[in-house]
Amino acid sequence: MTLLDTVVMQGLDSHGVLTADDKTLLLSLELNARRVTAGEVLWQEVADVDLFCVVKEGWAYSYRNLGNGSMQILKIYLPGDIIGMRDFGFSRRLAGVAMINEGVICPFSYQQLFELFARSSSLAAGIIATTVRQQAMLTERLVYLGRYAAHERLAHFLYELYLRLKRINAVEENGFFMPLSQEQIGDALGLSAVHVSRTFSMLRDEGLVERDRQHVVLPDPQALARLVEFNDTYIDESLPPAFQNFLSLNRIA
Amino acid sequence: MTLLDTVVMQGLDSHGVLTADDKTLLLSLELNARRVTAGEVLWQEVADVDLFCVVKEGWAYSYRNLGNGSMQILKIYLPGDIIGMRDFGFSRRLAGVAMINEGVICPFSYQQLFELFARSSSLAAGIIATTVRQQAMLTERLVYLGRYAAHERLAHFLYELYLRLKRINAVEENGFFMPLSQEQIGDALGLSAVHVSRTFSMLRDEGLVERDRQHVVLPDPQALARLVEFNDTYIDESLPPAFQNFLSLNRIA
DNA sequence: CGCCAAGTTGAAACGCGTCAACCGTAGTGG
DNA sequence: CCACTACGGTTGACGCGTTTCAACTTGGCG
Repeated sequence: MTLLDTVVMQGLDSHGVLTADDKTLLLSLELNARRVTAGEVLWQEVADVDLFCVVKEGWAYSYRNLGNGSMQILKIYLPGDIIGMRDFGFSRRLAGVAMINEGVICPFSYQQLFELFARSSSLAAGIIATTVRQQAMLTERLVYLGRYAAHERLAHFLYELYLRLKRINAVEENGFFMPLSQEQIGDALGLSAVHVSRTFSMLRDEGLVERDRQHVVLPDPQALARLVEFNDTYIDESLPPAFQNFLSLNRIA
Repeated sequence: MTLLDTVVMQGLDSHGVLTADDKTLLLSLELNARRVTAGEVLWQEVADVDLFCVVKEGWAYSYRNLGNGSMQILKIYLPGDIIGMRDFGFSRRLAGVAMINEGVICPFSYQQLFELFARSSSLAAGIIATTVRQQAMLTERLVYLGRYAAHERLAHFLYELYLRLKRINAVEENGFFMPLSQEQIGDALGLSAVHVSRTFSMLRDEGLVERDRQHVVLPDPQALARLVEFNDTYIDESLPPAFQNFLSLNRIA
């Protein structure tokens, strides 16, 4: 998975907005590959903001450790995602990031990002739009934490993962690999690990979710989507036409 | 309150990053003032994304209406805030926005924003950083919704408002005007209106919050800050040095 | 004066957290 | 190869925080 494969960038590319130079520039963010182990901490909260990362393989998550001893997981990162843009414009990290399983990441610097912004307004717009989309996912979880019950939160969480994984061809016959422990899922959804277990059983009994260790199957994804009233614009949509027009014009100027 | 008064822009200005042209450009976003009534809906969910707004007077909020009949309030906007950047890069609104009390707003178009981006990378960076800061506040609420009890959520909410209002000189003797109903507060914090009432009583009994109708006093703001372990970097911080350096260099080039 | 929205208070129900015991599986070392 | 251990997951009992429903109060406003 490269950044060129993301919805936004593909959208820009298919409309001829990206030049060959743009593409090399974008790929230059992914030159520095590094293998990382399961559980490895990429950075802690309050660390200096020095770099960002593209995930090539494996899953990661951003988190906050709270004073009351619990943890809130903010976001799950999958291959192709950019990590760290949350901290763009801050001097200190607002959240820690750690790997869930082993994988490969490509770190790049503040400097590199600035250069990219300066050299291609199309890429700048694309990266900003990607960042906004990530935050839209966060907003969606905020809504679920505020106003929905455990089974709806879990169903929504799984369906969102399903959609994101499908986009990167990591779904086979409605099933996918999910390396998260139930404790981690609880930390993401604001639930206890015990209740996550019960909720899984509940969804299984209703025929909505099958699970065997780290393998999850959604026998009827549409039924799940209806249950959680899933609005997939925030996850699947490419840039709007007006946006692309502007970028095309700007490229010529 | 103008955009030039925001923490980020003031930071840029005081470091000499903003030119006179930049300032006129920024102020040009606020030429179109319009008076709006209490409760007026600026736009609905799923409406086309055509414009953004600067709030000059009054409070506004963004919200989602949910299938189960409840509402989740995402963010409270105060004078000087930009509304709508959440939808940047989408063709349809992800959330509705309405006024809480009467006020004045200044709408500006996608087009205007693009022009501003094209003509001043400093302003572009400033607006992006402002947007990222708004998202950081959302993230903070996500954490509170996930892992904290009602009294902590309310305390955090009030203290954040207190800090934001202080920045725009809307706090006198630790007290401020707050036009929100308890139902709206509940919709923001994921609580029922009834429980918000009980929680206010609780905080009052502990001497942390006094309230008379729409006037709130925090007798001991520091005590509140300790209770919620408030981390104010996400709200008060200006752009990091490295960022400003880049902008200064870029301006000359 | 009377109406209506907003806030308060009480009682009961319920969802979820917590604690604890137990189970299955994978990994480890003898 | 097989015990031993550690970890993640499951299940039950119980308590607590929050919701819900309902009755009542208060203040603002036509």
